[in-house]
Amino acid sequence: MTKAQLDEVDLEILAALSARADLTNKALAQQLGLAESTCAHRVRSLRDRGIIRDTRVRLDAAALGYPLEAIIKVRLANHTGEKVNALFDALVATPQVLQVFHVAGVDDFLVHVAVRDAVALRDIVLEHITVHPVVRGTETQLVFELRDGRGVLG
Amino acid sequence: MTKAQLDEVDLEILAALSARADLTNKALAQQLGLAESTCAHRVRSLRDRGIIRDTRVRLDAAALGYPLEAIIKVRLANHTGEKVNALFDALVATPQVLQVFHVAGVDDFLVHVAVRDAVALRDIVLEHITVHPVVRGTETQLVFELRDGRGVLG
DNA sequence: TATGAAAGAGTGGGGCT
DNA sequence: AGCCCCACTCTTTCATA
Repeated sequence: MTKAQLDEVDLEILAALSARADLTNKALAQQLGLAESTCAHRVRSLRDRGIIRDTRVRLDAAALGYPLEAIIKVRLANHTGEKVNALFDALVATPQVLQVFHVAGVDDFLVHVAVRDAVALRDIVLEHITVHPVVRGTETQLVFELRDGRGVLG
Repeated sequence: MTKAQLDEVDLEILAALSARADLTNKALAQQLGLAESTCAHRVRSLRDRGIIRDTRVRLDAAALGYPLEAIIKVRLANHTGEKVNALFDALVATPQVLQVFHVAGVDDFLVHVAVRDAVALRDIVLEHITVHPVVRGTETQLVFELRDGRGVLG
């Protein structure tokens, strides 16, 4: 386990970048009252230590023609490790899949998808999920709205 | 509905930035065989049109001291619009909440949280969720692993 | 470790095709 | 639209404390 050694400045950097990932190093340095080089070193260190994992763009799925989002709950018939991992891989590799949660409890996977319409949703369930023999059943919930929370620094 | 008018080049830009959000404009232009200014204009247009919503950093919650993630399913007693929205707002504003799905179906909300330990998880459920009278019940599932899918362009 | 300054790299606007 | 050029800004390295 990475025992993160984070001081106040590191946390401020993380908070600032969480709010605006596209902040320039210069602006970030000014905002925190650091020299630009110092700030750059800090940020690089946070990346190197894996505390900042990566930077991602968020696309508007609806604008791209995939206005329907859903969570598909997947329950398995049995839970041998190998089969579970194989299914996990298959789910992640399925087109239109945004994220896959492998969970403990009533369900085994929660699959978040964005699709063109209800037909495409059905096709994913039938052709990419229930085709696997290890899948006992699925239950689909339409996503009305997805909002981000305050995050881990909140 | 934003009827997005996207040509081949736009899609290539989106694919490239989905893979590496921190690609410089210069590198992106070279990769696609465009002039740098042309490429910059394209990217700006995609942002202005909202197709690229924003850029975000992903933090390692575990490294920050929040190694336990869970999905809390929330079911409501009744569904008057006003109360539902108020609860949505409250959930999003709760510390340690990463995302909140408002869904249609068996559950009403799926709340994705990252916490320090089981005690903190219990505290969220008891102090931030079941305190709301409109909440009939919750069911918590531990997240073993969360993986990204191929996304909307997959 | 943090800093300032200078070299190097990247960005974005104007005029043109 | 797209492209080239150029002035500008930002990043990064390095010597120094």
